[in-house]
This record gives sequence, structure tokens and C-alpha cells, in this order.
Amino acid sequence: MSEKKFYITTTLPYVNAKAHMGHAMEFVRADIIARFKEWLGYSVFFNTGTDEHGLKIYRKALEQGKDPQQYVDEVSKLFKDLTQKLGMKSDLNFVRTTDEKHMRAAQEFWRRCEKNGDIYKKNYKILYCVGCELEKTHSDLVEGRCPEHFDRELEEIEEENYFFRFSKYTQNLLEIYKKNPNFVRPDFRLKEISSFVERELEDFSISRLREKQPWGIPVPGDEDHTMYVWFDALVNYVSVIGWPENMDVFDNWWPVTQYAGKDNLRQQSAMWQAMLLSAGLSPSRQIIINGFVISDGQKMSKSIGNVIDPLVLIEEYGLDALRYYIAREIHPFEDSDMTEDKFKNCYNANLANSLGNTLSRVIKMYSSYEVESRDFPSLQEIQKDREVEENFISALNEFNIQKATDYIWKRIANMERFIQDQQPFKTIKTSPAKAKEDVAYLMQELWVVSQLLQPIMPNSAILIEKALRTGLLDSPLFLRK
RNA sequence: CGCGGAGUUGAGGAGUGGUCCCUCGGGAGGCUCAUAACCUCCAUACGUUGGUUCGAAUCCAACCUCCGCAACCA
Repeated sequence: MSEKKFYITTTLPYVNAKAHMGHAMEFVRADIIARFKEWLGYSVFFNTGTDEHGLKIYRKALEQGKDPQQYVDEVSKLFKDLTQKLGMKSDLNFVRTTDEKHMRAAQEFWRRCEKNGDIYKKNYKILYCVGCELEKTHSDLVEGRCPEHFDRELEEIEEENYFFRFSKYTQNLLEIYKKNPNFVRPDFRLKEISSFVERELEDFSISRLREKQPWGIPVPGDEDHTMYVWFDALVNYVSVIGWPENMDVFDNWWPVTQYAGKDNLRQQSAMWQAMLLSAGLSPSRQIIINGFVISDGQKMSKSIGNVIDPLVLIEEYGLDALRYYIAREIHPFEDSDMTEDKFKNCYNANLANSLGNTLSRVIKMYSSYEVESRDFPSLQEIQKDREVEENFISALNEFNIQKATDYIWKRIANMERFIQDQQPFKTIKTSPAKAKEDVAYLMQELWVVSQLLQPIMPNSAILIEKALRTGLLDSPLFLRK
């Protein structure tokens, strides 16, 4: 009954393009935290999936001459494959916003908000560029004009939309932020969102005319409108754990810990929280905001040619190399620059040379010196160690995966220094008992490393464990590239 | 002066008053158990100008530079 529970989700990627490094980063980080909680003895519900409605997807499908359903089936499958290739927990829940169950929940969510008086109809002005034959938003514009058709005036079209009474929740949101200073991590993001909310919220539109945007969930009770994707997609965080029909399951897991990119700060930590309040639900537990992965100081883009495909890296260097890089070499909260060269350097220096080579050295000495095997410490004992607690567990509790991983490599560096200082490879000839004692210590140390690696690089953790148990290493852990 | 963030050695990061720390890269030694791996030592830095202080990367002021956000963009 007092079982510890943890529910974590990523943001659902919008499937109008294939997966990039940013998706891989968010997925792997959420997976590391999910595994870490499990490692601590929690039972974990881990959710991800794909966001599949909306105008952009509708257009994309038509562009490719496909039925929208066929298009989203294909792209969603790519993302689902990605979760496997990234080695995410096999009991991961993968939701699609086109799932029947989700669509029903989204409609019910709408009804609850409506019942609470938070949904109303109002005229909505849209800027339309006749040149592109597209709606334009302010961020699309340059000096108030369409950059593609600069000589043309934009047309203003009015249409009736449903709106959500966001403004009503200003005070509630500010209270949430104030009451829980860790609600959004890192802290400067909480500051950012709370100053945004303080500046007076405007209600936002949550529907589109069905005739213009047929690819979406119908607004309950009004067939002429489609729910705007945001409203639809966010509801997945509650629908996947049984809301609304299975409240026992829901209560068991809620509230959620969310990972999101910095471009999602507002949607996740303000809009979605207001929606939850409106539907009579409690807010999320915590929202972790990632930075972006950039390359050579620029946003990755096809035209610049600096796009890094996570799948290519996995093929070339192996899954755990990518997980390592995401864990240790990408800043936990700020933007990070990434290039393939840098990836290769880090791989050689820290995986081949440091971790892989140390394992080879220790195993070689162990097997040639006839060292007696000893019992390895249990996970519980390792977790109770004060140093582990302070440097590893506390860092992960704060989602600072980088700091936690640094600690593991600090221990590896200590081992390398120890070998050089004690020189068991020399003392084996002069005082073998001492040498064996030293090697036994190194085996224990490596065991601790393997246990700490479990959430971060699960496959390598298993390989190291196996080598330590059998005293044999069939092949190098990470080959130099 | 819209709001917010940031400027630390060649690169990337840590560091909220007391000789600037870590990783990669560079230089010089050493070791041989190991995947031309490993260890030790060395070099180079706190955007600028002032101020507070016995003492500042850290507090204050001004300036310079860069980057997000400015709402429906998923």
C-alpha cells in the first residue's frame, strides 16, 4: 500500500517531420529518470507517444498524396521504432492522440471545462496571405507582412472559434508557482513563466472550423468545429492513466512529472495547468525544461546541412554511446552545441579509453593473478553510501543527469590513479597478497560503477556485471574509433 | 531603455567574497596491467570601465556583445 509511485512523461512529438536529436534527448532523459526511480524501488509509469492531429499534419499528408490516417500511421511508427532503438524501458506506454480512448477523453475533458464555464465562442481574427494561401501568425511575419509575398497586404479574416478562459486562472497559476518553487525546473524557467503569467493572460482559441481543418477531434456538441491540437494533445497525460473512466488507476499515478523542451514552457506549465484546474484536476507534480541541441552555434537545419541524426550515431557508435553523450555531454538545462567530431572525441576519451580500457585492465589482472572472487555489495548497500547519496542520487533527484554521470566518471578516474599508484602489475611479483588485495578492490569498485550505470547505460551495465561475475571479457566494451 | 537569460584559459562546462575547478585539446616527463590506452607535472581565462570591501568571477553602477521570448507557432 505504501508502495512508492512515480509517473513520468515526455512531451508528445508532433509528427509533421521525422525525429531529430532533440526528441532523442528528451526521450533518453525521461528514460534515465524513469529507470533511476525504478532503481530506487519505485513503481514507475512511463509515457510517451505521438501528437497526430492538426492542420500542419493534414496539409503534410495531402502534400504527399496520402490519407491523413495513413500518413500519421507511418510517422508514428517511426517514433515508436525510435523508442526501441533508444533502449527505452520496454514497458513504456506509447500513446497516439488518434487512439479512440484518447479522443473520447479529450472530448470529456472539453465537456468538463465547458461545464465549469471556461469555454465560450468569440470572433477570432486571422491574418491570411493570399500569395501563400495560408493563415499567418505574428511570428511568421516580417514587418507585418508575409516574407514570401512582401508586396501584398495580408487579409484579415474573422472566424468564430471557441476560446478557453485562460485569464481566469492567473491567480491560481501564480499560487501554484509560489507554493512550489520546484514546480518548473530549472528555476530560471519558473521565473520566466511566472513573469509571463503576471503580465495578464489572454484567453486562447481552442477550436478551428471543421471545413478548414477536418483532421482533428470534433468539438463535443458542435460538429462544425474541430478541437485545436493543443487542447487535444495535452489531455493525453491524464488519458493514459485511465482518466476519466478509471479513476482508481488515475489516482494511483497522478500527478505527473513532465519533460519538455523550452519551446513548450508556456503550454506545459501555464496553459495545461489552467486546463487541469478547469477540469477539476490537480496540477502536474513537476515540469522539467530542456534546452535545445544546436550544431556549430546554429539551429540544426537541412539547408545548413548540420543535422545530426541520432539513428546514424547509434549505428556507428552503439546505443549506449548516444545515451552517454546525452547524459553527460549535453547541458541538462541550457542549449548545447553538438557536432559529430565532438561526439567522436567524447566517445574515444570517455568510453573507449576511460571506462572500456579500465574494465579490460582490471579483468586482465583479475584473471591472470588468480584473485579470489568476493561477494559484490548489494544495490541497497551502494545506495546507502553517503558519497553515492550526495553525488549521484541527489543529482538525479534534481534531474541533473550530467552531474550524476560526472560522478561515475570521477570514480573511474580514481581507479585509474589507484592502479598507477599501487602498481599491482608490479607488486604481483614482489608481494602478491597485496596485489591481489588491490585487484579485488578494483573489482568491487567496478561493480559499483556498473550499478550506478544501470539507469544511464543499461546495456553496458549488464556487460560489465557479466565480466565481473565471470572474470572474462569476450570483447572490448567500447572499441576506439 | 518591452520582458528574460548569458559573457570564465583553444573548445565545452562548474564556481553567489578569501590563491579560479573539471573534461577535451596543447607541451614535458613517467609507467607497461590495458583498447597507441594509463599516471604526474606545465601553459593559457573571469566582456569593458568604475564603485563597495582588508579582499570580488562572485555585490553595486554604467557600457559593449550574444541569445531566447513577445502568445496560439504543436
